[in-house]
Amino acid sequence: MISSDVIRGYNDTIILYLLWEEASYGYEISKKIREMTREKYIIKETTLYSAFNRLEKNGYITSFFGNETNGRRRTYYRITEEGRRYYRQKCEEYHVTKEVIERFIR
Amino acid sequence: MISSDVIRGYNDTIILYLLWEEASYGYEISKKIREMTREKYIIKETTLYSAFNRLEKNGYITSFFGNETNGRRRTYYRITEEGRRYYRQKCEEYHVTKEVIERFIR
DNA sequence: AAAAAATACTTGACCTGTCGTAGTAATTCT
DNA sequence: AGAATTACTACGACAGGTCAAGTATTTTTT
Repeated sequence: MISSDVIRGYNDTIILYLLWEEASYGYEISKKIREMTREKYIIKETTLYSAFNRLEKNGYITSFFGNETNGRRRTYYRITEEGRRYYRQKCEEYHVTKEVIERFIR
Repeated sequence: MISSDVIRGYNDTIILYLLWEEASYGYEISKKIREMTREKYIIKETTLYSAFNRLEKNGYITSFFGNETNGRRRTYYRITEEGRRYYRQKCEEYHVTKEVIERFIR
C-alpha cells in the first residue's frame, strides 16, 4: 500500500491525465485509478472531491451536470487549456524529481 | 525548483540514506543534499530539524553531542537497526510508487 | 411495493508535515 | 570588540489528506 505522503504531489496530475481525452466524474476517475494501478493506489473519496474543487478553483478544470444517471446526478469535469499546460509542466517536474530522489534510493 | 509536495514523502528516506555510512548533523546533511542534487533540492532548515525529531521519536535514529565545533556544539545523529529496516522498506515502496505514478505521466 | 444495495457526492473537524519568521548559542575571523 | 559563520530552537500558520457521518437518487432484490 502506498502512503499518502508519496502520492500527495501527484493526485492533481493523475486526475488531469484521466480527463485529458474526455470529461469524466468522480466515481469513474476513482475506478480508473484503482484499475490502472491494479489496486496499488486507491484514492480516498474525500481526497478526490477536494482535488476537483481545488483544480476548478485554479481554472484547470470546469464542471457541468450530465444527463445519464445510475444513481445520483453526476457532476462531470472537463480539462481546460490551462489545465493541459499545468499537466505538462508537472510531467517535466516529475523527471527532475525522479532524478533527485533516485540519488538517495538503493 | 521542486515543490515540497512531491518530495514530502522522501525527506525521511533521504536523511536515513545520508546517515547510512556514518553519523552526521544538520548542517552537513543539508549541504550534502544541496550538493548531491546540484541545487535542485535545498531542504529548509526547519523541515530538516523537525524530521530529525520525528525520526528519533520513532526510533530510527539516536542523537549524541560531538566534541569538535566550528560554532555552536553539534547534535549528531546515528541511524539505528530499525532505521535501516525502515529505509529498506521505503526503497521498496518507492519502486511501487514509481510504477504507479508513471502510468499517469507522459 | 417496500427494503436493500449501489452510485454519487457533501460537510466538518482533525492530523501531519512543511514553511516563514524570529530568536538563541557558541565559536572563529577581522 | 564586533561581525560573520555555524548550529540549532520555538512557534504559529497553512495546505492537503483523512475519518466519520450524512444526503440524494436510482436500480436491484425480496
